[in-house]
Amino acid sequence: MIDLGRLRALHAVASYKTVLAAGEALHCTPSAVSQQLAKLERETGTTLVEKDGRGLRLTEAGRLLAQHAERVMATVDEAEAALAAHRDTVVGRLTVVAFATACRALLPWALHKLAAEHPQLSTGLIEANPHEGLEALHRGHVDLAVLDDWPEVALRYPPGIAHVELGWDVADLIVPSGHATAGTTTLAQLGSERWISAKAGDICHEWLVRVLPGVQPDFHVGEFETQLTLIAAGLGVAIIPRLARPPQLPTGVRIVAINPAPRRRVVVAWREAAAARPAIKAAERALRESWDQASAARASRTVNAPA
Amino acid sequence: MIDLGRLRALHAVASYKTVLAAGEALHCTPSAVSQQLAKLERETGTTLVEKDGRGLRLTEAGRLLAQHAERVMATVDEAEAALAAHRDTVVGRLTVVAFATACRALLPWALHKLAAEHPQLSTGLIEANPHEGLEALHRGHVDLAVLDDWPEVALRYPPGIAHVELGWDVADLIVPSGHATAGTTTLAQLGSERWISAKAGDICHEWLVRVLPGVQPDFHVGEFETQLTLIAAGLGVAIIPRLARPPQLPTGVRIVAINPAPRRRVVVAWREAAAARPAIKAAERALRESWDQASAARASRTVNAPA
DNA sequence: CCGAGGATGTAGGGTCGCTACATGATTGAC
DNA sequence: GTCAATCATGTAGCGACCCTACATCCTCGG
Repeated sequence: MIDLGRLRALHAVASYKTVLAAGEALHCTPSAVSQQLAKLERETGTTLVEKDGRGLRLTEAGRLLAQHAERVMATVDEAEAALAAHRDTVVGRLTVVAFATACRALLPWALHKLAAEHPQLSTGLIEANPHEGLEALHRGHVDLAVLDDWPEVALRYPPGIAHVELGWDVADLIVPSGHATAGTTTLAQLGSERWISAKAGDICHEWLVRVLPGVQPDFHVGEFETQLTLIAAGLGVAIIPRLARPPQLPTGVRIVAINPAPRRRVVVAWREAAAARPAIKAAERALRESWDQASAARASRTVNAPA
Repeated sequence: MIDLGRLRALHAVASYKTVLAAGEALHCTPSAVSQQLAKLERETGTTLVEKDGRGLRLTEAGRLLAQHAERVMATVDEAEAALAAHRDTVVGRLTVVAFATACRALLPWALHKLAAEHPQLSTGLIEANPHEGLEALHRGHVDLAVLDDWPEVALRYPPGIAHVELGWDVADLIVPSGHATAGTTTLAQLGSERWISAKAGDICHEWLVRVLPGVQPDFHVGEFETQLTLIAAGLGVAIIPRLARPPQLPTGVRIVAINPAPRRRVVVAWREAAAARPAIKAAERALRESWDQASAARASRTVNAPA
């Protein structure tokens, strides 16, 4: 395979007519250019230049190869330009993993915005709990992870994974309307309730049994909406994060604030190796906007129609 | 400018999926491939590969650059192929310098044949005496020289110039029909003739004054046909090479053989540096055929209509 | 839990390419 | 005609680079 440096030397000589000028253009001595040409001739087994007075002249073969050298160099330039453009462009495929509530409350808007602003970006979404999400991210199966991180069962971020906090999601106790509880309570007072919780293995369930040792939930359902239905039926109580709470609570349930409020951090994480990728940054921005928007919507609901 | 070896490494990894296999394909160790990739990443400031389990996986940017690498390598291959084809093809421009008689007697047929057999070759012809021709060849103004080389004023071939003999061209004395000379003579007997010769500086003139010291030609004309006309007018005698003799001698002149016959070597010369060029070889072959044809034509004329 | 398989660091040696200088060749000017 | 300027090209030496060998780390499968 012909060496690129030699082609550059030949092309420079073809352009500047003299080894001296070519050397200046290539920022080296004429001797270096001459040696490159000699090696190119040896390697190709072709005479490329001929003496012409005190200068030199390209042979037919030399001109031919110089033309091709120009094409090669142009192709290399295209490659560099494409790479540089890629560096500044939101392109390619971006797969996001997110916990269930985020999939419903944050991702639709964020992914829609990404698609609208960056038509060259194709996106994908996978629902998974934070542990699975972090694993998938670490293994490179996904490019971005949206995780809920309960302080009491804090996630461990492997080295090479960067993460930032979108914000805190507070959780409240939801009880049947007729339940005998004040407007505010503490976790310690809740030991004897009948509990509705997520499925075993889910981080919300882990969290519950961690903060209320000894509690054995009787109902295990994955979706918070289903939990609310069960609560409305008077079967028990549950702790439901506000992000997961539907805009309109079903009738028959009541919100009880817990003090101190249980809360989870919502974070977005990516591989540090991919941190510079514009698609990653754009997605993080979109998620943050989506978060702010969801927070604002909750705030306005609280003002207009206090829970 | 991106290094070609690094692009080859990236492309091999893209093709073979693993650094190990890429190393085998490139006939080097996986460590070398890995280092090339690392350097390519450093030089481009882009992440090109990511870990994937115990193997690795190309990033978007890596795939992009690998595609361009394929194009670059294809372009380089084209250059090599074009050069290889050029090595075996009669193409380009071939300029020939020849002495006057050769321009008339050899070159038309030879150049016509070259053009017919090699449409991609464009030719040129310059008339010049052997000294000028050798100079032009040496300086690279022409690619091929057809020279007449009189042993008595032998040419000096500079180093780097190769030459082969086409054949010997014998010269005869041409005298007016009524001239008092036998059918054969010697140079020594011709000291007192009135001489018709080429212009001063021409090699034929140089040759004449060299072999007949003291002779001072009275007539100096460049073309042998004109010399024949002068001879027919009874103004003097001349020595005319057979190659220059027209098929039909004008009336009023007679051929006298000289013993030993004066003769000149007709040679074709080229720069050794260009010896491998197919166009040179083809032209030399064409000239030799042209020479043989001219010799055969003279021979048949001699048989059918003895001079 | 351990072994196989794969990537990637580190040290060392060999090659390659460049620089500086000298040489050869050619041109143009005085 | 001679001399100086210009240009290409050899040679020696030095530095950079690249590759190999070996060790290490990580991951996957039993």
